[in-house]
Amino acid sequence: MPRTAQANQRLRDAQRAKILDAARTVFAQQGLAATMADIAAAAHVSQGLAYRYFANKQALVNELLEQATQSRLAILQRIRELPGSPGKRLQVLVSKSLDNLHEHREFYQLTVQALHDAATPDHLRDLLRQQARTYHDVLRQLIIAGQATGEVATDDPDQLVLVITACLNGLSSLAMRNPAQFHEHFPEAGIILRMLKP
Amino acid sequence: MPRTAQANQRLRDAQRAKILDAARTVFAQQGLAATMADIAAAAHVSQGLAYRYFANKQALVNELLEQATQSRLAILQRIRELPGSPGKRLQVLVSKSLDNLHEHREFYQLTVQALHDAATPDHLRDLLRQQARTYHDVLRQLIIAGQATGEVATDDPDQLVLVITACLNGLSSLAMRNPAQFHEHFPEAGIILRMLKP
Amino acid sequence: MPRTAQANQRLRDAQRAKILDAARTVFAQQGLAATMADIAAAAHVSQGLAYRYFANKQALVNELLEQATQSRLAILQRIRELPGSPGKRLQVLVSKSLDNLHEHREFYQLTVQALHDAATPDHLRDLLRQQARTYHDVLRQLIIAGQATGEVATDDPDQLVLVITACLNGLSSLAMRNPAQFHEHFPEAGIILRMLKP
Amino acid sequence: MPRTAQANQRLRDAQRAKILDAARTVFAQQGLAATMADIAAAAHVSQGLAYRYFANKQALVNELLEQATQSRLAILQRIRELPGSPGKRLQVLVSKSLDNLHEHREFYQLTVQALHDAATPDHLRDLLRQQARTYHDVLRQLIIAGQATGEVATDDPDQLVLVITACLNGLSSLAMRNPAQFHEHFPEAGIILRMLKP
DNA sequence: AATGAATGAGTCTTCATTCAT
DNA sequence: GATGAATGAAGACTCATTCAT
Repeated sequence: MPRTAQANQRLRDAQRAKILDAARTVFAQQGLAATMADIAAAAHVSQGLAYRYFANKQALVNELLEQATQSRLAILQRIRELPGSPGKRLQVLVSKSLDNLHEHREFYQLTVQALHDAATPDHLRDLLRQQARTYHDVLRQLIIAGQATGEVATDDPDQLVLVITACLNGLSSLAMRNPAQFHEHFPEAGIILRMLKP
Repeated sequence: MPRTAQANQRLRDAQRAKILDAARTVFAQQGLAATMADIAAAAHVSQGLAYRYFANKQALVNELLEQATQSRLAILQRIRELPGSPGKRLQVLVSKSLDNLHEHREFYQLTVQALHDAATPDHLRDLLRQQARTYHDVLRQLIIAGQATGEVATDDPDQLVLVITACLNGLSSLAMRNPAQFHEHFPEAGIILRMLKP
Repeated sequence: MPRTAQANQRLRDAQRAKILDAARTVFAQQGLAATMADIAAAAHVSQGLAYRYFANKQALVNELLEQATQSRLAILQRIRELPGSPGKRLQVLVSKSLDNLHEHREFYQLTVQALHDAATPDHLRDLLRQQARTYHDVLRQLIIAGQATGEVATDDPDQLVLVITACLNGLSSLAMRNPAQFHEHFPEAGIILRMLKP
Repeated sequence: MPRTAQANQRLRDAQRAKILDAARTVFAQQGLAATMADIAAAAHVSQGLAYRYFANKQALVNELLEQATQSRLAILQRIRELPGSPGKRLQVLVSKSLDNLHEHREFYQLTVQALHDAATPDHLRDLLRQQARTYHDVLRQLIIAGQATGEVATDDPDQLVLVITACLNGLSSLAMRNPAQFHEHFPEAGIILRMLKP
């Protein structure tokens, strides 16, 4: 007697998630050059099985990247709708970004690697870039608005955007490279926000 | 009539440098997964020749990494000997770091990649880490000293170090990922230094 | 209440036939490289089930090949017992062969492929060859007899056998490669028999 | 001191030919399922080297197929320009086809297999089909012309074309399957041409 | 009896590295 | 000193076959 369709589906979902989780961790630790054998081993699964769930290595990466983009959409959505002065909203944006970064370090790491990897398909590269651009635009507009209200320093807004972005990116790199330091000394949003202070 | 030993040596040095330059550029652009064929082609040299000058791919990478560490030692050296208040010296450190980053972006990029790459031998990883630690220590001491003189904010000094480091690292990543943005909006040291402002 | 043994047997026979039919079609269309997954899908059956009925892929192929040889035995049997002059019997042989070919094209196709496939076990290859040889011998004897009665041309009988055989084989290949042409212009036996005309 | 460019080119040409020859033989014997390892071994060459000369297995197959089509163009070219009555020209066509078949059996075999193989790229399949069609058309026109002059039997010309084609195809299959029989009893063109006799 | 998830051996392909010239 | 042909050890991927349910 075969398993019920429902039981099968549950099993499949679990396995799929198990493989994705393993892949996320392994890729974050070893880079995108990690082998399917590594991932399968980390998921306690045969290499062949990984291919039952994902057509190929790139598909696995893509899936992770899409999860990553999803995890970031929320912040942007929320910040757009947030009330308050530009300065206040910048506080929330940076603060939430830090939280998100902390929670999804592996996704950030993966994203950085994918952007550097020649094998990343163009549509995903574009998607990632576009998302970065959306973040960039929101940040830039808030900064300009904040400058108008006097809440933000009157430097070149593009430089300010660049520095904030770099800071967050750099933190995500550090998160992987030196998790202990990252955990123990995870910075207050306030420090970063001082860069914007007039 | 054979070449003089001197001429030979000059030739060898030139070839070696040519290969290293090509490798630096190619690795920075394509990541450490770039092939020896890519590098040899970029150096306008046969693949075999690269192996006359470097025992293997890793040796080539190592050489580049060592060049990279050399290019950073100077800053540390100078800052240690620099007169002036901690605040003033922090200014110089960050400012010089930015300049260095700008000038040697490929080295920074390489370093980041090497730290992420599982193939990087432990001794090099340690070397890189140790250098980072030296930088980290100098920065930390200046910050603590600056807090004593009231020139630096009284946050957790480790957090301050972390954020400054992240910021510089993030900038080097951006330099590769988006050279145009990096060039056009290369930030003033002053903006970053504001994070340390009391 | 369990099914009766009889009902069970009927079910088993039906399943077995269903799988064999699917396999015959799929192999004929895609060649012996067709996968067990393809066959199971074509039979609307799980992959596992196919293995309940056939020990492995080769067993499935073998079964089909044996069916194929069976379908040809009848002709040979009949022709041996047929009365009439050699020329008359040759007519019947070629005519029946064409009919058989038309009706069992998939079997013929399979046979051709199996003979080309390195995986075909020797005993089956021998079986197929032996059957071909039986056909060959009957044909050859009839041709020689026909030459004696003046009903068949006085060429080298082996050449005549070869050409007739080639013609029938070629038709079976065409049947798969170009079914439309095969159907619309299926040749009269008379045309082929002209090769034997004195 | 490196080899001269000329010597290198000669070496490359020789190796390429060696691999192609090995591939032709191995594919003809084992079918297109033969492995690159088999081919490399037959060419007394490492597997990696085969990939220096051919991008992948399919490229190797394609090259052989193109050689095969080239080897057939000559016949068609010649027959078009041939003087004489349709009957006479048919004689030459069939006779030359037999010679060609004899000389290039492996190519014919390969062609047949490629047409059956799902991996054959469409453009090549079309090329092969088109060439078959060209042959088909020439043959058909000559047959119709021959019927007009009374040199060819008044059967359905499409059936005649089909049978001649089948006969030649069948011979090429036999050539692989049973080279001894094929060699010893290679048929006279006259026997086949009798199918066209009025 | 039946399912389909799971496995692992085998194949294609790439690339660091060696070697003959 | 220099070349580029050649090798072989991985790594991605497929598929016949087994197994838990």
